[in-house]
Amino acid sequence: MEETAKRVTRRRVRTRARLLDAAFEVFAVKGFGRVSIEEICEAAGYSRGAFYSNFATLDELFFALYRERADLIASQVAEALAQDGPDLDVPASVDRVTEVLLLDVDWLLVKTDFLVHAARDAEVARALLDHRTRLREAIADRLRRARGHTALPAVLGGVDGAAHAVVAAYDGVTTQLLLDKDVETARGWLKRLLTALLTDGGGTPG
Amino acid sequence: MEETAKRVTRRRVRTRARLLDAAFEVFAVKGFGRVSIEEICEAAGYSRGAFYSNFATLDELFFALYRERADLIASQVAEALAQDGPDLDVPASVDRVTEVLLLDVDWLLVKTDFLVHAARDAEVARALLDHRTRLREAIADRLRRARGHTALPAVLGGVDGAAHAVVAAYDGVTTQLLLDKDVETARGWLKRLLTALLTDGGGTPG
DNA sequence: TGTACATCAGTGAACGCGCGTTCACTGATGTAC
DNA sequence: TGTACATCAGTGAACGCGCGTTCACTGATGTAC
Repeated sequence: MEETAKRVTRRRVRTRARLLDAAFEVFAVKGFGRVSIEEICEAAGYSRGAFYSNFATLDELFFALYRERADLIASQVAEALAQDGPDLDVPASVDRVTEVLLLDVDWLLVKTDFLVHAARDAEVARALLDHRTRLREAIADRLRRARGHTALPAVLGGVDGAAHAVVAAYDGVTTQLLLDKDVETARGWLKRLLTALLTDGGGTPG
Repeated sequence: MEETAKRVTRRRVRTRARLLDAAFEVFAVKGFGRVSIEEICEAAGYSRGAFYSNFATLDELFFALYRERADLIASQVAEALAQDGPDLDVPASVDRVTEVLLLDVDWLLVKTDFLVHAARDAEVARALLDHRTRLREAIADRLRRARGHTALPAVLGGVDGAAHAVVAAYDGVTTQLLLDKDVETARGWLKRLLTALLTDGGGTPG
């Protein structure tokens, strides 16, 4: 019975989850580089010993936090992409995906902290690259299923290139959003970029 | 005579410059969040007092460092954009700008640290946004001068939109580059993205 | 279901290090003549 | 150009705080009967 197995760790699971949630909020406000273990414990309502009972280092907690949230976003994107039938409705898909990707500025903040962290640690970078690859492949699959219905710009080199471009547009818009904190404008930009990248010629200027 | 005025601070100027240079290298390797004032002084060959004689806080040094390097890059981009005659040669310009923007991975690392820093401090964010605005306007000016020679995708909403898109593409490619550290591939992607964004339809897939 | 017992998650005090910050000092740099 | 003097940039020792890390402990949780 897994019921029994679960019971053994029930307390730990709760503590761990609370520490992670508190860490997310503290990271979002102050940035990973300026947060102490003590602050997280305080925010979560535990003593520092509780932290060491669940994690070896702050990096380890950060890593766990990233995985958890990244998986959540990945599944939300997959869901948004699955909502069309077999045919791809580009504008509708773009709208839905844009909505999910630019939903939570706190997540973008923490994610960027994690990027900076990963940029100096090859192992961490691999985890982040894996996550990006999963996202990118979900997008490529979606585009592939819609082949013939949409004409992609040839410069991008097919479906994989287009998926790559989508991720790059997301990252680019994220950067601007982190600075001006204007989610609505960011969504507008992302939609325009994705439209420009996923359709072959959006018209001609007047 | 400015000669005299210069002489008064000559020593300071040198010390300041050395501290900034050392800081750049240390930041690039370890990341802003993991660097102590002591490490920078040691790398620069000074005692900690020298730091306090030139900067009030580590943030202040970081800010000064960012300004210095950002201005350098901005002028290099301006130069790259000015090399064409009155007519814009899109592929050639894209090549030159791409070369400059993705020249120095260490700079991209430090710049992203700074982004993360700015994302939590409105005043710092303003400085970064100003710098981005200057870049964007230089690009928009260039595109404007070439009007009629190139057809931009209409979705982007004219020259300003296209300039915005160029910056977003740069940021997006930077993110990927920080993770895989593959400059050549990043350059290739950036060129393709810029081409897709700056030309109205790059052909049709086979 | 109730009781005795074992385990282990989280406590909180204690330790000590790293490092930010200060400051009395010295010797380098520039000025006056 | 040389010398006496003033200033001030950078020194390095000292102080102390914040916080990472440890550990003997307690009381919460789960097991056995």
